Amino acid sequence: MSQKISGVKGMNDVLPGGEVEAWQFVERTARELFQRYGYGELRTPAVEDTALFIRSVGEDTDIVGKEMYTFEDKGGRSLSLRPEGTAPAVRAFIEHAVSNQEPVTRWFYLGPMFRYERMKTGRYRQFSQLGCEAYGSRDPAQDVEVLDFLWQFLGALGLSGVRLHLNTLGDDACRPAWQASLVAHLRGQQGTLCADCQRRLETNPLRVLDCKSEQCQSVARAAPDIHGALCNGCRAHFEDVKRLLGALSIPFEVDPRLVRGLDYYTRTTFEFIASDPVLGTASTVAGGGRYDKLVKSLGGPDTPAVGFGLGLERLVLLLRATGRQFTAPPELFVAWMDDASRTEALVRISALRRAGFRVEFDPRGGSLKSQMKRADKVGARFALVLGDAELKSGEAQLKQMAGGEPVPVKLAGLGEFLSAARATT
RNA sequence: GCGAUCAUAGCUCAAUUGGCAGAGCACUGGACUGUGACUCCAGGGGUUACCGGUUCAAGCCCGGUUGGUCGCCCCA
Repeated sequence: MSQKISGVKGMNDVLPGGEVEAWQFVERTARELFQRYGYGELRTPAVEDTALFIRSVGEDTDIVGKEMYTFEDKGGRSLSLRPEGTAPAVRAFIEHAVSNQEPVTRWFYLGPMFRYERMKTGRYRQFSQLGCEAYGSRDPAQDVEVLDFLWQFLGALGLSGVRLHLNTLGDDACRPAWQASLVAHLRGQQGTLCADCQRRLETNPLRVLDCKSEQCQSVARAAPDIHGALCNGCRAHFEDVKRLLGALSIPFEVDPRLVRGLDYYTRTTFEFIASDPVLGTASTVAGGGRYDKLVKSLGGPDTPAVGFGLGLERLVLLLRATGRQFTAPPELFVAWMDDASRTEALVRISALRRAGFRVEFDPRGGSLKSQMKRADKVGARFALVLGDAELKSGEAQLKQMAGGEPVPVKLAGLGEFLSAARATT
């Protein structure tokens, strides 16, 4: 008995016919833009040693604590499907001793990530992330280059209504003292915190700051502000980031309660947040920041780094909500009448395709009417029919599907005609 | 991990107190000898998500499972 097999929960197919074309547009745009910024593409395996994520992302984060796809392979190793892209990139950076070969390394990656979560709008168990990693510079110019990329990228996609939220988390010199005073403040108000935040107080106290519940918000507002506790180095860094963003005319808002869920961030953190209702409550499109200690903590040289991760599903949702079309319909559709014209049609079609034109036909043949319906269905710009008369005269009536008089065209001159037509699109 | 809600043709959805499972779109063919869209006609398509129960009789009532959607948590 054959049983129906369906796809795995939370993991989706992307089909051609509008959907995959939107993805390709995003990917093309990203690759082209990264090339301009001097970032090379890094490809790492989907699976890593589980310990990599425990040590980088953090044992107490939700991502590692309950969302990883972890399994044991036949050799008894504990492996995990990657839940994010930074840790594998850093692993590769260290493993290939890249910093011995060049002082600055700038990589981007694009591929599937996996988190075992309950699904909702814009959140899936397999999702695609686009991200970058810039190693080797502590200069705020590097932070701002990353932000500038994202700003340009969203602009190139035609997405407006995405706002940049910016914050700093300090570093080893100032964060511990601030965090201690934060915890002390929260403990004083412990009774008024929601149940979740009571727990966060122990596991990840920074997250109390962006809790959405009313009472936690009021406690958070009265909490000691990181901006008042920054050491001189962190203060200067943050001021410089803001100044450089201003110089590039990139709008942003400082959000002192912006905290990220991964443990490795230092100094700059940011999120790009969309307001479009198609995302529901999944409004964060991209997030990232600086992680100056991560490379060293994973056993590499003391190397500062900045990067971001961006959710492609959410981006594609936004893009498709704009109603834009990304398909490239055929420029010419060829119909044939009989066996002799079928041969001629295939030869002509192949030649035009080799010359770079998008040409379609109905591989089933069939009545002329059905072939013309097909031409209409696939959105061809022009259509022509090959039969006895055309083979004899070497000329065909080229029909413009959108309307207008058919134009006689020599079969030998089809390429030239289509080239000219492209110019008038 | 918690909660709400839903599941009928490829898609969007109907089906009266439980009583023969339907329409639109899409697909195929024809009306129309070699020219699509508009119109008309016809046709193919279903174990009503799955498993069990109640009943003479279940798409409908009851229990469970799986999956979708939305919210909480968290994140991209």
